[in-house]
Amino acid sequence: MKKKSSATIYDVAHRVGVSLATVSRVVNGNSNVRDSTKQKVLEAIEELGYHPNAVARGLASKKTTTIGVVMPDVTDVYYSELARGIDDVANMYHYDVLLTNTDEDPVRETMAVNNLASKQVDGIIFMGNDLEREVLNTISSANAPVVLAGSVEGEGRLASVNIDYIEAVKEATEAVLKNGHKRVAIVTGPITHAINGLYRLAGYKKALEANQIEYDDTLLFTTHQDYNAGLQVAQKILAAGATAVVTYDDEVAVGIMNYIRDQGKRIPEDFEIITSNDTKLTIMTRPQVTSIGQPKYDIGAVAMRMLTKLMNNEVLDESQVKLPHTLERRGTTIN
Amino acid sequence: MKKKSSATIYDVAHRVGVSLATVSRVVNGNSNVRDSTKQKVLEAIEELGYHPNAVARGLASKKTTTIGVVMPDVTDVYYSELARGIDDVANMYHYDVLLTNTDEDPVRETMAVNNLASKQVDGIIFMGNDLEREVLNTISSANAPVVLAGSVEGEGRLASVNIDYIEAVKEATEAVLKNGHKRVAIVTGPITHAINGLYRLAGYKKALEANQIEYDDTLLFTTHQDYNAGLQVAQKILAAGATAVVTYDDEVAVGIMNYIRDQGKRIPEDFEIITSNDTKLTIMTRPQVTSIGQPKYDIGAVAMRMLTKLMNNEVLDESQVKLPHTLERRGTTIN
DNA sequence: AGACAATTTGCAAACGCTTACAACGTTAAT
DNA sequence: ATTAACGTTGTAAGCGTTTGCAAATTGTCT
Repeated sequence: MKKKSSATIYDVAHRVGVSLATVSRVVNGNSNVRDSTKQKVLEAIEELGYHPNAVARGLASKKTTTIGVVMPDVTDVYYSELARGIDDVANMYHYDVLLTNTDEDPVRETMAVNNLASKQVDGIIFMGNDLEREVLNTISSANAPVVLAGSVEGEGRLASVNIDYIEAVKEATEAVLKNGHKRVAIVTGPITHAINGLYRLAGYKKALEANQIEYDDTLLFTTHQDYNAGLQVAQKILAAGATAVVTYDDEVAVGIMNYIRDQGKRIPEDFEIITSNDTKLTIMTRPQVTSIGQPKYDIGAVAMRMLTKLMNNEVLDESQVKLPHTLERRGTTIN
Repeated sequence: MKKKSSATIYDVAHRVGVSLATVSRVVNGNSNVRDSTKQKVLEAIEELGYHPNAVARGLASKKTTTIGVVMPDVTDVYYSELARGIDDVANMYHYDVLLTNTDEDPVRETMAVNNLASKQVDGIIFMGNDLEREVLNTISSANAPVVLAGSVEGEGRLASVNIDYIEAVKEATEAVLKNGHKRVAIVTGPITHAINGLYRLAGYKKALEANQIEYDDTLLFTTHQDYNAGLQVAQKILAAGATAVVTYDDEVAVGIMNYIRDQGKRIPEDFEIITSNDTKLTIMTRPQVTSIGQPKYDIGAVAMRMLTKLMNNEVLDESQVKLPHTLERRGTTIN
């Protein structure tokens, strides 16, 4: 069984004694083909083991049935769940997914988008906190519809799917404020980043304001997004005299929790924690971590569904979608 | 700024006053172009914002610089780390990655491979425990080189990258046997699955044998791959009188651990646990979970590197690669 | 039976690029 | 000067499809 280059549409046509056009029509489910010839073509396809060449098809039709997904890191549970939602819906509509990791590096994001454009993807889903000017330009110059998932962009020119981060963080903060804490720390990502920075802080401040507590920037902490960062920042949080914390990342939350318990404090009695991403991790620790509940899979799924409409030139009922969030009360808060 | 369909190679050629061939040559870094004309072409490309159309290129050259990755689930940390290794190396060699989730369903695996073949990918990396006959046939009929990552196939006809699972489980089992346990339970995936079933059990039996302990199948448990499954199986494990367990999945291990601690038993004093995938999770729990250490990222990276060679028609020094594993002793075992 | 409409089919031009091969212009050696 | 040899550029034939349009076939209605 040598590397026999596979049968082409021509082989099929020749075998049946019809033209390329006819074969193409049956392959594409076009109705204008007599049933009897359709059968013959189908048989020949079967016998020859013919599989349409998607590349040639793409050239001729200018559609690749492929979309591009640009994301920070597949390894990050938060994003991989979005990705799964995207992939499932994409498959449902017979699209394939070209995946790129960027580690939120604007340079790589720009390259990724350009690359996807040159691969002629029919659409792009973009994930990542921040959306730099240059990336944005590249995106809009790419000749394909784009939907942001779990990402925002100030001017609202791009379709997007998110939750109401500000409101969610506000609620989370208030949940803990209600328990009488006066010094609640907030842990965010780089403060310039829209979602993990600005929005978090805004929500936090709103909660303080609603409860007549003055904002104190010694309670604001910025970290990387991993467990060790949590371990490290925990110390500072304690030093700042906080008795509760609202954090943006689950791993960080767990790091904080473990550190604090190691200091002999009890959670939630002595210290309360609320995190934001509600990944599996939050239910696997003891105590389980209270978290804002995000419909992660759905964010991806809805974004992809919107993209299919865009690729189909349909208009969106709503282009800036905000999905509902919840508060999953678990063991790191007193309810 | 309308949807101006982008410049083609023809536009560039026309602008400079050279032929398509020449432009193509400079785009592809072909040396046989006089420096002066090369400069002019480059300028025109810049001015026109020309980006080669990868689809057309693919048709003409029969290379798409795209590989396919077939995996069970992006959401699974174990696989997503392999995927990251693959992606990084792929980028390094300028390949894009077409990603497909299969949930280990043979039907979807077969479809995925066929689909990738029709998209003319230059190569495929396949992940998944079991490799059914039909999937295997599809794979070998696909006209592209294939490398298995974290997957085995009996006859060794396909290149693959793994660790020595049997040996790893044997060592893990012995690590616990050394502490005097007489009844060590083993938790696997579906027993017919090569890696998570057969190999695990084989390693376990080898360890028993080496320690003159008779195999007792009431100590063998099969579960799904998630936290709740761990919670549930833990009860049975205790009922079977086991005092230690070797498990194949980290979430399951954590489930078992939490259940057992809730029963008032101390870990590791009263009960020891060793798991196999060494995901981040294992260090985020208290106690941290002892695990076989697997170079997950590297498995993916090496697989991808091998694939580049295959796609380049180079021969592999070694086609069945086994990467070294370790034993990460942590808090769920007495060391 | 004839005319016309409707249904099926085929033709051939794209799609945007790569790549043998041929053609050209230069240079260098004789 | 002549010619071989080389470096540079152009020509044109694909690559495997889709698709608008024309042609052919079939069916329908007088």
